[in-house]
Amino acid sequence: MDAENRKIPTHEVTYLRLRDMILYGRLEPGAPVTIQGLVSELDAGMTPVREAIRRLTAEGALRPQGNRRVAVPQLTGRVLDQIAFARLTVEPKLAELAAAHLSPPLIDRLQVLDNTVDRAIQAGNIPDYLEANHAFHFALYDASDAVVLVDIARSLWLRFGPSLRVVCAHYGSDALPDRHHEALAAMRAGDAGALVRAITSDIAQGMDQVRQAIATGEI
Amino acid sequence: MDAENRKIPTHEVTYLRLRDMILYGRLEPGAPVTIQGLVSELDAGMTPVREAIRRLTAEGALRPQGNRRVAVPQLTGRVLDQIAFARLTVEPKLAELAAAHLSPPLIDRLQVLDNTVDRAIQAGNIPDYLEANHAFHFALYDASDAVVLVDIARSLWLRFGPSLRVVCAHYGSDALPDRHHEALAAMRAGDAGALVRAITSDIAQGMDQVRQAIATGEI
DNA sequence: ATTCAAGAAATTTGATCAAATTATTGCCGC
DNA sequence: GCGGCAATAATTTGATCAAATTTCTTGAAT
Repeated sequence: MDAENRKIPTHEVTYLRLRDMILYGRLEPGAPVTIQGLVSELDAGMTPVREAIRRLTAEGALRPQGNRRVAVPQLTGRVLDQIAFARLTVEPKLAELAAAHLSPPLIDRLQVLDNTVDRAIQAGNIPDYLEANHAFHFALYDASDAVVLVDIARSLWLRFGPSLRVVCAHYGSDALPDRHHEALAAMRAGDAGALVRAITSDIAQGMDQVRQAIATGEI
Repeated sequence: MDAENRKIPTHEVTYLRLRDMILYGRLEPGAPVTIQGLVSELDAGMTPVREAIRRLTAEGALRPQGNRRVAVPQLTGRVLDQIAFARLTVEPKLAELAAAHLSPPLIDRLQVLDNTVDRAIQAGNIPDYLEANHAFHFALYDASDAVVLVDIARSLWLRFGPSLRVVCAHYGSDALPDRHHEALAAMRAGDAGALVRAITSDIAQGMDQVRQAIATGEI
C-alpha cells in the first residue's frame, strides 16, 4: 500500500503537512504545537514530527517558548515591518529574475492559477484563496531559478500565513490584494518593469492590510 | 557533571556545535555530513543529531543530496550573487536599525571584538578571524532588535561560511575586508549614514573576494 | 589468461519506532 | 500562598528495519 509512499520519507510528508497547516492558517497565531498532539493528529511517529517541528522553527514558522514547547508566533507591528521590508526587496527581485525565464506555457499556467484565485475570492473561500495565491506567487518565483531568494521568501510567507488567515476572516475576501491581472498583462507584454511594479503593489497592499489589523488590535 | 548543561537540551548543544563547524569552515564545501559520523564525533544520540541536521538544512547551511544524505553545499556564482544581493539589503538595514540603539558600553564591546579581529588578522589566524568577525557583525546586528532580519542574515552567513574559509586559506588573511574601524568611528560620531556605508563596503568587499575565488576556479 | 561487466553479498548509512528518562505544569492539601 | 505530588509532555537512547553504496564474485568475450 505504501508503494509510492516509500519514495517520500515520513518526516518529509509530516513536514509538508504541518507547513501547510501553518501556511494556510489552519493553526492560528498563539496556538500551541505539541509533539504528542501532532503524533496523534497526523499519525506519524515521534521522530518525524520532531524533525518537522525543528525545520519549521528554523524557518521562523514556529517559535520556541523557552519551556521546551513551541507555538505559532503572534505577529507584532515590529515583526511585520521587518517582513514587509524583506518581502519588498526579495520578491520584486524574484519577479525581475523570473521575467527573463518566462515562457508562454508558464504564463498560461500562471493564468490558470490566477483564475483559481479569482474564483476563491468570489466564492469567499478563504482557504482556497490562500492556497491559490501562494501557488501563483511561487510558481512565478520558482521560474527565477534563484533558490536562495526563494527560500527567504518562503520563510517570510510562513511568518505571516497564520495572521493573514485571521485578517481574511475578519475583513472577508473582497478587499484582498490582487494585482495579478496587472502582473499577467505585464508578462504577456514582456515588460519586466511593469511586472516588478505589479508584484510590489500586491505585496504592499497585502502587508498594509495586515498592518491595519494589527494596529486596530484585531489580531 | 551536566549540572548546568541540563538547562540546555542536547539537541540544542548539538545544533550549535554543528553550526559552528559550518560557520567557521571546519567542514569544507562538498564534505558529506552523516548522521552516524556526527553521533560518534559529537557523541550525542541519534535524535539530537538528526534534529540539528534538519535545522541547518532548513537554514540553507546543508544541502540534501537526493539520496537521503546531506552535504556542505558548494558555492556557485549564481548562488553567491543572491547571497550578496540579500546581504547588501538586509545587513545595512540592520546596521541602520542598530544605530538607534547604540550605547557607549555596546560600542566599547564592539571595539574589543574588533581588536580581536585585528589581532587574528595580524597573526594570520583564520579560525579566530572568522569567529571574531562573525561576533562583531552580529553583536551589532543584535542591537537592532530585528529578529526576522537577523535570522535572514544568520542564514546567509551560514551559506558562505565554508567557502569563506577556503578563500582565506588561499589568499591569507591580509586582504581580508575590515571596514570595522570606519564603522566604529561612525558609531562614536553618531553618524548612522556613515555606519551604513561602512558596513555596506565591508560586505561588498568580502563578497567580491569570494566571487573572484569562484571565478578563477579556486573553490 | 586477462579484462570487463553484471549481479550478489556485505557494509554503511538513514528512517522509524517504542521504551525509559527528565522536565514542566497544575492541582491539592496544608 | 507554599510545597509537594500527580499528570502531561519533551528528551534521549537503543533497537530494528530499509535503502543506498561499495566490494566481491563470477562468467563471458577477447
